[in-house]
Amino acid sequence: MDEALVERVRAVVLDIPSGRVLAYGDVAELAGAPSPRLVGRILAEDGHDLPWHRVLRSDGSMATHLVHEQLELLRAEGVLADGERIDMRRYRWTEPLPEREEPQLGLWD
DNA sequence: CCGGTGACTACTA
DNA sequence: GTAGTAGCCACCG
Repeated sequence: MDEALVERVRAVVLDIPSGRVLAYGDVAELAGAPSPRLVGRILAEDGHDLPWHRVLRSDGSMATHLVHEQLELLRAEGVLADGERIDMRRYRWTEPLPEREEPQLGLWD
């Protein structure tokens, strides 16, 4: 594996704030990975000490062998699931957002 | 070299 | 909404 890439992916995942999530494709883009599949592979091998649960599929679903644990970890951060799916429009972390604040959190349920 | 297999996605129907 | 398909990339047999 490309160790430099592994470190970039790990850095991106570490940057995801608690209570927000990213898709594998997002992480791939931010870390310069050639394919989202690589991100999944990297997390499987070197993601044990990362907040890996904040990374999921672009449609808000997740890998079958992880779904239960992942949902529980996310729930502990306030990321609530609709069944076994996360509402990506609501929880997806799009950018560092240095200035812009989230406009009134609870207004649109 | 080839085909199968994943912690994946985007497009089409 | 769901299902099928093609593209994706590293690994393994």
